[in-house]
Amino acid sequence: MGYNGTMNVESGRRTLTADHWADAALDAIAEGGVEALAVERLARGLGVTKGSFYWHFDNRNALLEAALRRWERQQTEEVIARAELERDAHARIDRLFRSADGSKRAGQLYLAFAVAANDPLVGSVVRRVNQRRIGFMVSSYVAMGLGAEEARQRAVLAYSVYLGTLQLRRDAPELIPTGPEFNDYMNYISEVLIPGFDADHRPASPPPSGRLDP
Amino acid sequence: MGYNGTMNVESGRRTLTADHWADAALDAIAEGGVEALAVERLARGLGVTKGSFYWHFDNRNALLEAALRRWERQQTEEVIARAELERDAHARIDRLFRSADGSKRAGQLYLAFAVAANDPLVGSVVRRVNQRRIGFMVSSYVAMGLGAEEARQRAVLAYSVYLGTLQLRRDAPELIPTGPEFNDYMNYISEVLIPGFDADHRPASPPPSGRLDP
DNA sequence: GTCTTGCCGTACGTAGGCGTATGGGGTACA
DNA sequence: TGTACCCCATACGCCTACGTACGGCAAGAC
Repeated sequence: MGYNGTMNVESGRRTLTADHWADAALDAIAEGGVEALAVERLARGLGVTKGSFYWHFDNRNALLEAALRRWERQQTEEVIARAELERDAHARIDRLFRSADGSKRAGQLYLAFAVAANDPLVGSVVRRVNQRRIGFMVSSYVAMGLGAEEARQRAVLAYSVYLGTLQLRRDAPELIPTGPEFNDYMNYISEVLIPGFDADHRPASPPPSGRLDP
Repeated sequence: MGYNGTMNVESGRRTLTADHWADAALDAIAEGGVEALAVERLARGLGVTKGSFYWHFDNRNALLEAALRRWERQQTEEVIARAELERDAHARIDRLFRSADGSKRAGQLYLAFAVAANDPLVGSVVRRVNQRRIGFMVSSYVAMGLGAEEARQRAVLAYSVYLGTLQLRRDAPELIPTGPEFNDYMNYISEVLIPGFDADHRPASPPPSGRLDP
């Protein structure tokens, strides 16, 4: 069960760390929402009991905070990585949306946290993440030469499309094209969202492994 | 408390009905998610006790089913009403998005049900609702003269924008323009999503009370 | 006036989840 | 070898929520 009494198999460590718990918490949240963050349930999944948890954390809320910090940090790192990877603003936005096809867990995590934003802790983190993402998109549009207001309009629309696509991938995945039709759909989205985009001047097949989905 | 022992005030009925419970369940779900559908909690809100509930329903799941049926029926009725109200396909889509500004509860309900789609009962209803909505949008685009495939592409994008706007209105409402800027933003969305749309030929202020948000 | 029926209150059993108290085993280090 | 410390197991109390059993009351039927 990942812990046999003397040795933790996957990490070589003999005992668990707080990060192990935080990762398990994020997995549970991505799968079943914030309510699925249950201490004894996670303990069973890690092959230990509550005794371990309450040694590493004060209470359930502390674990939720740790998971939120971890999630926000990953978001921030990936935003920076994205900004450094693509210097062309067109390529940034195009790549952002193509990457939404890849990381399923990231989308589930956002949706799970967003629906639990009643909790002030969760809500504040969700707000910061959204502001950072929107800020990134606004700056990308500004880098294209758009004015401040038009850049904001386009960024809000583009982010809406991103969130909506996240929802559709979860609620009605049969509607999202796959295979070669996905490229056609992406070109259509790019033409709509990126001013001056011309699908005919793009390579037929972009780099398939875009691991920078927020 | 809505029930004083001999007389139900708001409806004139002396006792509650199953529909009263279903409505209260939908209110609770819109406010706090499917997990907020708690029997004793709803009973307190209605001014009665569990004894009433378990006379009208077999168990909590039966109430969830009733609420889902009620929600799906409203969705269907509103889709029909929307189709009958606007015969111009342009006006249909434009009105759909403008109405998203109005009914807050409807959006919260969709998001609450969608995030609980792990439950097979909830999931099947959410899928049907999505298929009906997308079908409506596809037919609207086809009515504009678009081909089947292009209509599908545009409908998926338009519905993504709709869902994403729902999310943003809940998670980052400060990003959605209000007042006169909302019209500018809507015109921009319409230009992007509706082929042949020309904001200059529209009246300055559309009918403000569009009560047909799904 | 009694009897039935619809609707609800009350009390109880059960399960799960949080948090606490306390003990114990293993490891490092002396 | 012994000891201190890290990490975890166990047992318990508490609360909440579901579901059940049963009793009660008001109104119409007869």
